[in-house]
Amino acid sequence: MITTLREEFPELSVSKIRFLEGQGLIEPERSASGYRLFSPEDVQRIAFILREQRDNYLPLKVIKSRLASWERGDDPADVTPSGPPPESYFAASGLSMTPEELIKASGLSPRHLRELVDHGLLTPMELPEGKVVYRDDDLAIARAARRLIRQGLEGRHLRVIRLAADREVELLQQLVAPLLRHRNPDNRRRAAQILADSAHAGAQLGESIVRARIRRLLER
Amino acid sequence: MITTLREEFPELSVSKIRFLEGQGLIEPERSASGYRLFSPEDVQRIAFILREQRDNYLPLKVIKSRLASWERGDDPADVTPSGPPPESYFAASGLSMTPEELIKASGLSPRHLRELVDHGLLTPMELPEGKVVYRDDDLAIARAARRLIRQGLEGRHLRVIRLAADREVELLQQLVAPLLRHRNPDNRRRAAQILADSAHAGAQLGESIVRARIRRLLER
DNA sequence: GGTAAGTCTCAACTAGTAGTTGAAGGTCCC
DNA sequence: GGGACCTTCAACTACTAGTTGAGACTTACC
Repeated sequence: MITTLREEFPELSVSKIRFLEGQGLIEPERSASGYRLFSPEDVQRIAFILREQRDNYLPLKVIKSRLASWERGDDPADVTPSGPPPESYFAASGLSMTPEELIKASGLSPRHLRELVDHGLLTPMELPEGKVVYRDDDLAIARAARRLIRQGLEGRHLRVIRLAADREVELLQQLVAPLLRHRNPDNRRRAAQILADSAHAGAQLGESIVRARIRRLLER
Repeated sequence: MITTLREEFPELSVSKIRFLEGQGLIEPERSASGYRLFSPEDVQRIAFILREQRDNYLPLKVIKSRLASWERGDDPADVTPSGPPPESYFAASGLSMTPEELIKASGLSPRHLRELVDHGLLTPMELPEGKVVYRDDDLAIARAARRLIRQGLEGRHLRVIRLAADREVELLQQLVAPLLRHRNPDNRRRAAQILADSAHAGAQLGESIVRARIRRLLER
Protein backbone atom coordinates (compact mmCIF):
# COMPACT_ATOMS: atom_id res chain seq x y z
CA MET A 1 0.00 0.00 0.00
CA ILE A 2 0.93 3.67 -0.17
CA THR A 3 3.77 4.04 2.24
CA THR A 4 4.56 7.63 1.31
CA LEU A 5 1.39 8.82 2.96
CA ARG A 6 2.12 6.84 6.10
CA GLU A 7 5.07 9.14 6.78
CA GLU A 8 2.75 12.04 7.44
CA PHE A 9 -0.21 9.93 8.56
CA PRO A 10 1.04 6.83 10.36
CA GLU A 11 -2.43 5.73 11.37
CA LEU A 12 -3.74 5.63 7.81
CA SER A 13 -5.41 2.27 7.22
CA VAL A 14 -6.37 0.41 4.10
CA SER A 15 -9.96 0.30 5.24
CA LYS A 16 -9.97 4.05 5.56
CA ILE A 17 -8.89 4.41 1.96
CA ARG A 18 -11.70 2.13 0.94
CA PHE A 19 -14.08 4.10 3.09
CA LEU A 20 -13.04 7.37 1.47
CA GLU A 21 -13.67 5.85 -1.93
CA GLY A 22 -17.05 4.64 -0.75
CA GLN A 23 -17.90 8.18 0.30
CA GLY A 24 -16.93 9.46 -3.11
CA LEU A 25 -13.94 11.51 -2.01
CA ILE A 26 -11.46 9.68 -4.20
CA GLU A 27 -11.72 7.63 -7.39
CA PRO A 28 -8.52 5.70 -7.95
CA GLU A 29 -8.02 3.81 -11.19
CA ARG A 30 -8.37 0.06 -11.13
CA SER A 31 -6.08 -2.61 -12.52
CA ALA A 32 -7.50 -5.34 -14.78
CA SER A 33 -7.93 -7.55 -11.73
CA GLY A 34 -9.70 -4.86 -9.72
CA TYR A 35 -6.87 -3.60 -7.54
CA ARG A 36 -6.82 0.12 -6.78
CA LEU A 37 -4.08 2.06 -8.51
CA PHE A 38 -3.13 5.38 -6.97
CA SER A 39 -1.70 8.09 -9.19
CA PRO A 40 0.46 10.80 -7.60
CA GLU A 41 -2.57 13.08 -7.90
CA ASP A 42 -4.64 10.59 -5.93
CA VAL A 43 -1.99 10.57 -3.25
CA GLN A 44 -1.97 14.37 -3.15
CA ARG A 45 -5.73 14.36 -2.89
CA ILE A 46 -5.74 11.89 -0.04
CA ALA A 47 -3.09 13.89 1.79
CA PHE A 48 -5.22 16.98 1.38
CA ILE A 49 -8.26 15.20 2.78
CA LEU A 50 -6.35 13.87 5.76
CA ARG A 51 -4.81 17.25 6.45
CA GLU A 52 -8.18 18.96 6.41
CA GLN A 53 -9.44 16.35 8.84
CA ARG A 54 -6.49 16.57 11.15
CA ASP A 55 -5.82 20.29 11.12
CA ASN A 56 -9.20 21.84 10.54
CA TYR A 57 -11.50 19.13 11.87
CA LEU A 58 -13.57 19.29 8.72
CA PRO A 59 -16.22 16.62 8.20
CA LEU A 60 -15.71 14.49 5.10
CA LYS A 61 -18.88 15.91 3.56
CA VAL A 62 -17.47 19.40 3.72
CA ILE A 63 -14.11 18.31 2.38
CA LYS A 64 -15.88 16.57 -0.45
CA SER A 65 -17.88 19.61 -1.41
CA ARG A 66 -14.79 21.80 -1.27
CA LEU A 67 -12.90 19.42 -3.48
CA ALA A 68 -15.83 19.39 -5.85
CA SER A 69 -16.15 23.15 -6.05
CA TRP A 70 -12.41 23.43 -6.43
CA GLU A 71 -12.68 21.05 -9.37
CA ARG A 72 -15.45 23.02 -10.98
CA GLY A 73 -13.30 26.13 -10.59
CA ASP A 74 -16.07 27.60 -8.51
CA ASP A 75 -16.38 30.84 -6.68
CA PRO A 76 -13.51 30.69 -4.24
CA ALA A 77 -15.36 32.93 -1.81
CA ASP A 78 -17.33 29.82 -0.88
CA VAL A 79 -14.25 27.67 -0.88
CA THR A 80 -12.25 29.62 1.67
CA PRO A 81 -14.62 30.74 4.39
CA SER A 82 -12.05 29.78 7.01
CA GLY A 83 -12.56 32.84 9.11
CA PRO A 84 -15.40 34.85 10.42
CA PRO A 85 -18.42 35.26 8.17
CA PRO A 86 -18.88 38.76 6.69
CA GLU A 87 -21.59 39.86 9.11
CA SER A 88 -19.45 39.17 12.12
CA TYR A 89 -16.19 40.32 10.65
CA PHE A 90 -16.32 43.57 12.54
CA ALA A 91 -18.34 42.30 15.46
CA ALA A 92 -16.61 43.63 18.53
CA SER A 93 -16.80 41.52 21.64
CA GLY A 94 -17.08 44.65 23.77
CA LEU A 95 -13.94 43.59 25.54
CA SER A 96 -11.96 46.35 27.17
CA MET A 97 -8.72 45.86 29.04
CA THR A 98 -6.30 47.84 31.11
CA PRO A 99 -2.64 47.85 30.03
CA GLU A 100 -1.93 45.22 32.70
CA GLU A 101 -4.66 42.96 31.42
CA LEU A 102 -3.45 43.35 27.87
CA ILE A 103 0.06 42.42 28.94
CA LYS A 104 -1.17 39.30 30.63
CA ALA A 105 -3.46 38.28 27.78
CA SER A 106 -0.94 38.93 25.02
CA GLY A 107 2.23 37.84 26.72
CA LEU A 108 3.99 41.05 25.70
CA SER A 109 6.47 42.73 27.98
CA PRO A 110 5.66 46.25 29.16
CA ARG A 111 8.55 47.54 27.13
CA HIS A 112 7.27 45.97 23.94
CA LEU A 113 3.79 47.21 24.67
CA ARG A 114 5.14 50.74 24.84
CA GLU A 115 6.97 50.20 21.59
CA LEU A 116 3.85 49.06 19.84
CA VAL A 117 1.98 52.12 21.04
CA ASP A 118 4.84 54.38 19.99
CA HIS A 119 4.88 52.93 16.52
CA GLY A 120 1.16 53.27 16.15
CA LEU A 121 0.24 49.60 16.08
CA LEU A 122 -1.81 49.81 19.22
CA THR A 123 -4.21 52.70 19.69
CA PRO A 124 -5.66 52.66 23.18
CA MET A 125 -8.66 54.78 24.02
CA GLU A 126 -7.83 57.52 26.46
CA LEU A 127 -10.41 58.03 29.15
CA PRO A 128 -10.96 61.46 30.71
CA GLU A 129 -9.45 60.40 34.03
CA GLY A 130 -6.15 59.79 32.29
CA LYS A 131 -6.58 56.04 32.19
CA VAL A 132 -6.12 54.14 28.98
CA VAL A 133 -8.18 51.22 27.79
CA TYR A 134 -7.47 48.61 25.10
CA ARG A 135 -10.04 46.78 23.05
CA ASP A 136 -10.20 43.38 21.43
CA ASP A 137 -8.68 44.71 18.24
CA ASP A 138 -5.65 45.61 20.25
CA LEU A 139 -5.47 42.17 21.78
CA ALA A 140 -5.39 40.52 18.37
CA ILE A 141 -2.71 42.95 17.24
CA ALA A 142 -0.68 42.48 20.40
CA ARG A 143 -0.75 38.71 20.08
CA ALA A 144 0.31 38.68 16.47
CA ALA A 145 3.00 41.24 17.18
CA ARG A 146 4.33 39.15 20.01
CA ARG A 147 4.82 36.17 17.75
CA LEU A 148 6.94 38.30 15.47
CA ILE A 149 8.87 39.86 18.30
CA ARG A 150 9.66 36.42 19.61
CA GLN A 151 11.24 35.59 16.27
CA GLY A 152 13.48 38.60 16.55
CA LEU A 153 11.63 41.42 14.85
CA GLU A 154 11.54 44.80 16.53
CA GLY A 155 9.32 47.81 16.76
CA ARG A 156 10.71 49.54 13.74
CA HIS A 157 10.15 46.41 11.64
CA LEU A 158 6.57 46.14 12.76
CA ARG A 159 6.13 49.75 11.79
CA VAL A 160 6.63 48.69 8.20
CA ILE A 161 3.72 46.34 8.49
CA ARG A 162 1.61 49.05 10.07
CA LEU A 163 2.34 51.43 7.25
CA ALA A 164 1.34 48.82 4.72
CA ALA A 165 -1.89 48.21 6.58
CA ASP A 166 -2.62 51.92 6.66
CA ARG A 167 -2.11 52.15 2.94
CA GLU A 168 -4.46 49.25 2.41
CA VAL A 169 -7.10 50.91 4.54
CA GLU A 170 -6.82 54.07 2.44
CA LEU A 171 -7.40 51.96 -0.62
CA LEU A 172 -10.47 50.32 0.81
CA GLN A 173 -11.73 53.60 2.13
CA GLN A 174 -11.82 55.02 -1.37
CA LEU A 175 -13.91 52.05 -2.38
CA VAL A 176 -16.73 52.86 0.00
CA ALA A 177 -16.35 56.61 0.33
CA PRO A 178 -19.40 57.31 -1.85
CA LEU A 179 -21.52 54.99 0.29
CA LEU A 180 -20.46 56.63 3.53
CA ARG A 181 -20.91 60.17 2.32
CA HIS A 182 -24.56 60.28 3.38
CA ARG A 183 -25.57 58.73 6.66
CA ASN A 184 -27.94 56.17 5.31
CA PRO A 185 -28.11 52.94 7.34
CA ASP A 186 -28.55 50.74 4.26
CA ASN A 187 -25.52 52.24 2.56
CA ARG A 188 -23.61 51.86 5.76
CA ARG A 189 -24.41 48.20 5.97
CA ARG A 190 -23.47 47.71 2.36
CA ALA A 191 -20.19 49.51 3.01
CA ALA A 192 -19.47 47.29 5.98
CA GLN A 193 -20.06 44.24 3.83
CA ILE A 194 -17.78 45.44 1.07
CA LEU A 195 -15.11 46.36 3.58
CA ALA A 196 -15.36 43.00 5.29
CA ASP A 197 -15.01 41.02 2.10
CA SER A 198 -12.29 43.26 0.70
CA ALA A 199 -10.29 43.35 3.90
CA HIS A 200 -10.40 39.59 4.07
CA ALA A 201 -9.49 39.22 0.42
CA GLY A 202 -6.71 41.75 0.84
CA ALA A 203 -5.28 39.82 3.76
CA GLN A 204 -5.45 36.59 1.76
CA LEU A 205 -3.80 38.26 -1.18
CA GLY A 206 -0.97 39.62 0.92
CA GLU A 207 -0.39 36.31 2.63
CA SER A 208 -0.52 34.40 -0.64
CA ILE A 209 2.07 36.66 -2.21
CA VAL A 210 4.34 36.40 0.81
CA ARG A 211 3.96 32.66 0.84
CA ALA A 212 4.75 32.39 -2.85
CA ARG A 213 7.86 34.51 -2.49
CA ILE A 214 9.08 32.57 0.50
CA ARG A 215 8.49 29.27 -1.17
CA ARG A 216 10.62 30.34 -4.10
CA LEU A 217 13.20 31.56 -1.63
CA LEU A 218 13.37 28.18 0.05
CA GLU A 219 13.44 26.28 -3.22
CA ARG A 220 16.72 27.78 -4.22
CA MET B 1 -35.28 31.37 27.54
CA ILE B 2 -32.66 33.37 25.69
CA THR B 3 -34.47 34.68 22.67
CA THR B 4 -31.65 36.98 21.56
CA LEU B 5 -29.57 34.01 20.55
CA ARG B 6 -32.44 32.52 18.59
CA GLU B 7 -32.18 35.38 16.14
CA GLU B 8 -28.84 34.14 14.90
CA PHE B 9 -29.44 30.50 15.76
CA PRO B 10 -33.11 29.63 15.30
CA GLU B 11 -32.60 25.94 15.94
CA LEU B 12 -31.06 26.47 19.36
CA SER B 13 -32.85 24.27 21.89
CA VAL B 14 -33.02 24.29 25.63
CA SER B 15 -31.68 20.78 25.76
CA LYS B 16 -28.67 21.87 23.75
CA ILE B 17 -27.88 24.54 26.32
CA ARG B 18 -28.06 21.94 29.04
CA PHE B 19 -25.91 19.63 26.98
CA LEU B 20 -23.27 22.33 26.56
CA GLU B 21 -23.21 22.84 30.28
CA GLY B 22 -22.90 19.11 30.79
CA GLN B 23 -19.86 19.12 28.52
CA GLY B 24 -18.32 21.92 30.54
CA LEU B 25 -18.43 24.55 27.83
CA ILE B 26 -20.51 26.99 29.84
CA GLU B 27 -21.15 27.55 33.52
CA PRO B 28 -24.14 29.80 34.00
CA GLU B 29 -24.98 31.07 37.46
CA ARG B 30 -27.86 29.46 39.29
CA SER B 31 -30.73 31.08 41.12
CA ALA B 32 -31.54 29.99 44.67
CA SER B 33 -34.02 27.48 43.30
CA GLY B 34 -31.60 26.06 40.77
CA TYR B 35 -32.65 27.86 37.62
CA ARG B 36 -29.89 28.78 35.17
CA LEU B 37 -29.14 32.48 34.94
CA PHE B 38 -27.36 33.68 31.82
CA SER B 39 -25.21 36.78 32.01
CA PRO B 40 -24.48 38.74 28.83
CA GLU B 41 -21.04 37.16 28.88
CA ASP B 42 -22.63 33.72 28.94
CA VAL B 43 -24.70 34.67 25.94
CA GLN B 44 -21.59 35.91 24.12
CA ARG B 45 -19.86 32.69 24.96
CA ILE B 46 -22.69 30.55 23.69
CA ALA B 47 -22.87 32.58 20.49
CA PHE B 48 -19.15 32.03 20.02
CA ILE B 49 -19.54 28.31 20.51
CA LEU B 50 -22.41 28.06 18.08
CA ARG B 51 -20.57 30.14 15.50
CA GLU B 52 -17.50 27.96 15.70
CA GLN B 53 -19.71 24.93 15.22
CA ARG B 54 -21.64 26.36 12.32
CA ASP B 55 -18.89 28.18 10.46
CA ASN B 56 -15.79 26.18 11.20
CA TYR B 57 -17.27 22.77 11.99
CA LEU B 58 -15.22 22.55 15.15
CA PRO B 59 -15.99 19.72 17.57
CA LEU B 60 -17.12 20.85 20.99
CA LYS B 61 -13.96 19.42 22.53
CA VAL B 62 -11.81 21.69 20.41
CA ILE B 63 -13.98 24.70 21.09
CA LYS B 64 -13.75 23.97 24.77
CA SER B 65 -9.99 23.79 24.74
CA ARG B 66 -9.75 27.01 22.77
CA LEU B 67 -12.02 28.79 25.19
CA ALA B 68 -9.92 27.47 28.02
CA SER B 69 -6.62 28.59 26.57
CA TRP B 70 -8.11 31.95 25.72
CA GLU B 71 -9.13 32.26 29.34
CA ARG B 72 -5.69 31.41 30.59
CA GLY B 73 -4.31 34.07 28.27
CA ASP B 74 -2.33 31.34 26.62
CA ASP B 75 -0.05 31.30 23.66
CA PRO B 76 -2.31 32.46 20.88
CA ALA B 77 -0.32 30.41 18.40
CA ASP B 78 -2.29 27.47 19.72
CA VAL B 79 -5.50 29.41 19.82
CA THR B 80 -5.57 30.51 16.22
CA PRO B 81 -4.26 27.69 14.12
CA SER B 82 -7.05 28.25 11.62
CA GLY B 83 -4.88 27.61 8.66
CA PRO B 84 -2.20 25.22 7.67
CA PRO B 85 0.17 24.04 10.39
CA PRO B 86 3.80 25.16 10.16
CA GLU B 87 5.14 22.03 8.51
CA SER B 88 2.68 22.19 5.68
CA TYR B 89 2.60 25.93 5.35
CA PHE B 90 4.77 25.85 2.29
CA ALA B 91 3.72 22.43 1.11
CA ALA B 92 3.07 22.82 -2.60
CA SER B 93 0.41 20.65 -4.13
CA GLY B 94 2.50 20.26 -7.24
CA LEU B 95 -0.32 21.78 -9.21
CA SER B 96 0.62 23.43 -12.45
CA MET B 97 -1.79 25.16 -14.77
CA THR B 98 -1.83 26.77 -18.16
CA PRO B 99 -3.09 30.35 -18.39
CA GLU B 100 -6.45 29.03 -19.62
CA GLU B 101 -6.76 26.71 -16.64
CA LEU B 102 -5.87 29.49 -14.26
CA ILE B 103 -8.52 31.72 -15.81
CA LYS B 104 -11.13 29.04 -15.38
CA ALA B 105 -10.12 28.17 -11.83
CA SER B 106 -9.82 31.75 -10.63
CA GLY B 107 -12.66 33.36 -12.53
CA LEU B 108 -10.40 36.16 -13.69
CA SER B 109 -10.79 37.63 -17.14
CA PRO B 110 -7.81 37.33 -19.52
CA ARG B 111 -7.37 41.08 -19.31
CA HIS B 112 -7.14 41.06 -15.54
CA LEU B 113 -4.80 38.11 -15.64
CA ARG B 114 -2.48 40.11 -17.85
CA GLU B 115 -2.72 43.03 -15.47
CA LEU B 116 -1.77 40.89 -12.51
CA VAL B 117 1.26 39.57 -14.34
CA ASP B 118 2.25 43.07 -15.43
CA HIS B 119 2.07 44.33 -11.88
CA GLY B 120 4.11 41.47 -10.59
CA LEU B 121 1.44 39.74 -8.52
CA LEU B 122 1.54 36.61 -10.61
CA THR B 123 4.87 35.15 -11.60
CA PRO B 124 4.41 32.27 -14.01
CA MET B 125 7.27 29.92 -14.75
CA GLU B 126 8.46 30.18 -18.32
CA LEU B 127 9.17 26.87 -19.95
CA PRO B 128 11.85 26.57 -22.63
CA GLU B 129 9.26 26.01 -25.39
CA GLY B 130 7.85 29.43 -24.72
CA LYS B 131 4.89 28.16 -22.75
CA VAL B 132 4.07 29.57 -19.34
CA VAL B 133 2.88 27.63 -16.37
CA TYR B 134 1.20 28.79 -13.16
CA ARG B 135 1.43 27.08 -9.81
CA ASP B 136 -0.88 26.80 -6.84
CA ASP B 137 0.55 29.93 -5.28
CA ASP B 138 -0.63 31.78 -8.30
CA LEU B 139 -4.09 30.31 -8.04
CA ALA B 140 -4.47 31.53 -4.47
CA ILE B 141 -3.26 34.97 -5.48
CA ALA B 142 -5.51 35.08 -8.51
CA ARG B 143 -8.58 34.16 -6.49
CA ALA B 144 -7.95 36.74 -3.80
CA ALA B 145 -7.19 39.36 -6.41
CA ARG B 146 -10.40 38.60 -8.20
CA ARG B 147 -12.43 39.26 -5.08
CA LEU B 148 -10.85 42.69 -4.84
CA ILE B 149 -11.27 43.41 -8.52
CA ARG B 150 -14.92 42.54 -8.25
CA GLN B 151 -15.25 45.19 -5.58
CA GLY B 152 -13.81 47.78 -7.90
CA LEU B 153 -10.07 47.75 -7.24
CA GLU B 154 -7.71 47.80 -10.19
CA GLY B 155 -4.27 46.60 -11.08
CA ARG B 156 -2.46 49.64 -9.81
CA HIS B 157 -4.21 49.32 -6.45
CA LEU B 158 -3.23 45.69 -6.15
CA ARG B 159 0.30 46.75 -6.90
CA VAL B 160 0.31 48.56 -3.57
CA ILE B 161 -0.49 45.33 -1.80
CA ARG B 162 2.21 43.54 -3.71
CA LEU B 163 4.79 46.10 -2.72
CA ALA B 164 3.82 45.75 0.90
CA ALA B 165 4.15 41.99 0.64
CA ASP B 166 7.56 42.34 -0.94
CA ARG B 167 8.70 44.55 1.87
CA GLU B 168 7.45 42.04 4.41
CA VAL B 169 9.34 39.27 2.69
CA GLU B 170 12.52 41.32 2.87
CA LEU B 171 11.96 41.71 6.57
CA LEU B 172 11.48 38.01 7.11
CA GLN B 173 14.37 37.20 4.87
CA GLN B 174 16.71 39.14 7.14
CA LEU B 175 15.44 37.07 10.00
CA VAL B 176 16.61 33.78 8.53
CA ALA B 177 19.51 34.96 6.39
CA PRO B 178 22.12 33.58 8.81
CA LEU B 179 20.41 30.19 8.78
CA LEU B 180 20.33 30.02 5.01
CA ARG B 181 23.89 31.11 4.49
CA HIS B 182 25.23 27.57 4.69
CA ARG B 183 23.36 24.77 3.03
CA ASN B 184 22.65 22.73 6.10
CA PRO B 185 19.36 20.81 5.96
CA ASP B 186 18.67 21.29 9.66
CA ASN B 187 19.14 25.03 9.44
CA ARG B 188 17.00 25.05 6.36
CA ARG B 189 14.16 23.30 8.15
CA ARG B 190 14.49 25.65 11.05
CA ALA B 191 14.38 28.61 8.68
CA ALA B 192 11.25 27.23 7.03
CA GLN B 193 9.60 26.92 10.41
CA ILE B 194 10.46 30.45 11.43
CA LEU B 195 9.31 31.78 8.10
CA ALA B 196 6.04 29.89 8.31
CA ASP B 197 5.22 31.14 11.77
CA SER B 198 6.34 34.67 11.05
CA ALA B 199 4.55 34.90 7.74
CA HIS B 200 1.37 33.71 9.39
CA ALA B 201 1.78 36.09 12.30
CA GLY B 202 2.57 38.91 9.90
CA ALA B 203 -0.59 38.25 7.94
CA GLN B 204 -2.59 38.17 11.15
CA LEU B 205 -1.02 41.37 12.30
CA GLY B 206 -1.76 43.14 9.06
CA GLU B 207 -5.32 41.94 8.99
CA SER B 208 -5.87 42.86 12.63
CA ILE B 209 -4.62 46.37 12.07
CA VAL B 210 -6.76 46.81 8.99
CA ARG B 211 -9.77 45.48 10.83
CA ALA B 212 -9.19 47.79 13.76
CA ARG B 213 -8.86 50.81 11.50
CA ILE B 214 -11.96 49.94 9.55
CA ARG B 215 -13.97 49.33 12.65
CA ARG B 216 -13.09 52.78 13.91
CA LEU B 217 -13.95 54.13 10.51
CA LEU B 218 -17.40 52.58 10.65
CA GLU B 219 -18.01 53.66 14.22
CA ARG B 220 -17.82 57.31 13.33
C1' DG C 1 2.17 -25.98 -8.23
C1' DG C 2 1.98 -24.52 -3.48
C1' DT C 3 1.69 -21.07 -0.15
C1' DA C 4 2.05 -16.69 2.19
C1' DA C 5 0.82 -12.15 1.96
C1' DG C 6 -1.92 -8.89 0.09
C1' DT C 7 -6.33 -7.29 -2.16
C1' DC C 8 -11.24 -7.48 -3.37
C1' DT C 9 -16.54 -6.82 -1.85
C1' DC C 10 -20.10 -6.62 1.23
C1' DA C 11 -22.44 -6.71 5.41
C1' DA C 12 -22.27 -6.25 10.18
C1' DC C 13 -20.41 -4.14 13.93
C1' DT C 14 -18.29 -0.36 16.95
C1' DA C 15 -16.91 4.01 19.04
C1' DG C 16 -17.64 8.64 19.47
C1' DT C 17 -20.27 13.04 18.93
C1' DA C 18 -24.19 15.63 19.49
C1' DG C 19 -27.83 15.95 20.92
C1' DT C 20 -33.44 14.52 22.03
C1' DT C 21 -36.98 12.49 24.68
C1' DG C 22 -39.49 11.14 28.67
C1' DA C 23 -40.40 10.53 33.53
C1' DA C 24 -40.72 12.51 37.94
C1' DG C 25 -40.63 16.41 40.21
C1' DG C 26 -39.92 21.62 41.65
C1' DT C 27 -40.84 26.81 40.66
C1' DC C 28 -43.03 30.97 39.00
C1' DC C 29 -46.75 33.82 38.67
C1' DC C 30 -51.33 35.25 37.87
C1' DG D 1 -54.39 26.00 42.22
C1' DG D 2 -53.35 25.41 37.61
C1' DG D 3 -50.69 26.18 33.48
C1' DA D 4 -46.30 27.24 31.82
C1' DC D 5 -42.02 27.06 32.80
C1' DC D 6 -37.76 24.98 34.96
C1' DT D 7 -34.84 21.01 37.16
C1' DT D 8 -32.20 16.18 36.91
C1' DC D 9 -31.16 11.84 35.16
C1' DA D 10 -31.26 7.93 32.32
C1' DA D 11 -32.34 6.09 28.05
C1' DC D 12 -32.64 6.60 23.41
C1' DT D 13 -31.55 8.30 18.57
C1' DA D 14 -29.11 9.88 14.42
C1' DC D 15 -25.04 10.54 12.26
C1' DT D 16 -20.02 10.22 11.29
C1' DA D 17 -16.16 7.65 10.72
C1' DG D 18 -14.49 4.16 10.46
C1' DT D 19 -13.20 -1.46 11.80
C1' DT D 20 -13.82 -6.27 11.48
C1' DG D 21 -14.70 -10.63 9.44
C1' DA D 22 -16.10 -13.92 5.89
C1' DG D 23 -15.30 -15.73 1.52
C1' DA D 24 -13.09 -15.16 -2.74
C1' DC D 25 -9.35 -13.65 -5.81
C1' DT D 26 -4.37 -11.95 -7.11
C1' DT D 27 0.53 -11.46 -6.79
C1' DA D 28 5.09 -12.85 -5.75
C1' DC D 29 8.31 -16.15 -4.71
C1' DC D 30 10.25 -20.70 -3.97
